[in-house]
Amino acid sequence: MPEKNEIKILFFGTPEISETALSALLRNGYPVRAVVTNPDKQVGREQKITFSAVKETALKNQIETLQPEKLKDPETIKQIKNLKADLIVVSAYGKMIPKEILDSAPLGALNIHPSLLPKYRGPSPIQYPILGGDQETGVTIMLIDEQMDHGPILAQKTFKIASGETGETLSAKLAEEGANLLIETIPLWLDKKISPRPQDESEATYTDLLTKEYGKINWDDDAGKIERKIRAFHPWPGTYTHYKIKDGVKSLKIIKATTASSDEIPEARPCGSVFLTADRRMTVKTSKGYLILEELQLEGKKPMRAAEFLRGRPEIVGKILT
RNA sequence: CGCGGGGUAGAGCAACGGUAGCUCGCAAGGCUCAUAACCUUGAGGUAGUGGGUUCGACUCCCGCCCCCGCAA
Repeated sequence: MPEKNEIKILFFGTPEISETALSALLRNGYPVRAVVTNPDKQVGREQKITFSAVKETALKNQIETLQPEKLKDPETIKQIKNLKADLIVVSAYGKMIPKEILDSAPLGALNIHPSLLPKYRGPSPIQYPILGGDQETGVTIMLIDEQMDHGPILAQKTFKIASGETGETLSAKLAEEGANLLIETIPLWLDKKISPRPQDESEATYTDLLTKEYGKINWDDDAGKIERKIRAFHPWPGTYTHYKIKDGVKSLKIIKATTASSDEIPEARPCGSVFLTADRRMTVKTSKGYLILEELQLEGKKPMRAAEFLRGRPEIVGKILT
C-alpha cells in the first residue's frame, strides 16, 4: 500500500458537513492536493459574498481551491486532471462529477453519503429518515459512478435515531460518523482489503432537494407527521404556518412541538385551530391528534417559547392557522 | 446599496404630539381542603443611541448601532 502521506487527494465538497470530512483528512495526515467547492455566493440579509465552509478550511490550510461553475467545461476538466490526484473524495459537493474526472484518479473516487444506501439517495438524506419516522439511519462510503449515489458500497455504519432528533443534531452526528468511517475505510481500500458491494437497486429510494415550500405545515396531516417534519426540517428549511393579525398575514415558524392525544378538545373545531389545554399549553388541532407548540417565531420577531408568545398575543387562542 | 418588520418595566406586547399602559413574572398581605384559582397592595421604565422639527416627542423627520422575517 502507498504511504498515506504520499497520496494526493482531491477533495470535492461544499457545506459544513463536508468540511468535517476535509478536516478529518487533514488531521489524519492525508495530503489534500486541492479542493473543489461551489462558487462563492451572495448570502444573507446584506447579500454579502460568502465562502463555503470547505473553502474557509482550505484557505486556512493553504490548499489550492477550485470553484468551477461547470465541471463539464473542457478547461476545467483539463485543470483538474493536471492536478494528477491519486484519490478523489467527495462529500456533499452539490454537482454531479463527470466520468472523465472520476476516472482520472488511479485509486478511485470515494463518496461519503449520510444515509444507509441504497435508501435515501439524493440531496436530503439526513432529513428523510426523521420525516419518515425511521428507527435508524447511517453513513455509507461508496465508489462513485455516473449515476447519483449509485456506486458500490465499501463501508457502512448504522445507528439509532434518538427521539427528539432534529435535522441539526442528526447532521452533526452523521458528519462526525461519516468522517470517522472515511478515515477507517481509506487505508483498507488502498490495501485492497475491501471488495465493493453493489447496491440493491430494488431497495433504492430517492430524496428531493428541500425548499422552503416543503416546510409549510398542512394542519390536515396528523400530528405525528407534523411533529416529525418540525424536527426533520430544523433548522433548514424550517417549518412554518400562517397567522393573520391586523397588519396582515404573517408567517409563523414552529421551532419545537410535541404531540398529544388529549380528548378534552372540542371536536367541532377545524384543523389548525388554536386552543389552550387545561394546563394552559398552546395547542393546535390536526386531523389526528393535537400538536402542542413549544417554541415559535413570528415573522420579524425572535424565537420565543409558547408561554411568552401568549403573553403578548393572547388573541391567537381561537384563531385558525393556515 | 435586494425587499420588509422591530428595538417601550425581568418577559411578551399596547397606546398616544402634552412626561407611558396590559398580561405574565416578582415582593408583601388576604382568601381557600385545594389549584399555573381568586382578591389587596407594592417595587420596577431618564422609551437603543445621536441630532432635528415643536410651546412641548416615547409618539413626526434624519444619521448611527443592534435584532429578526423574506429572498439567495
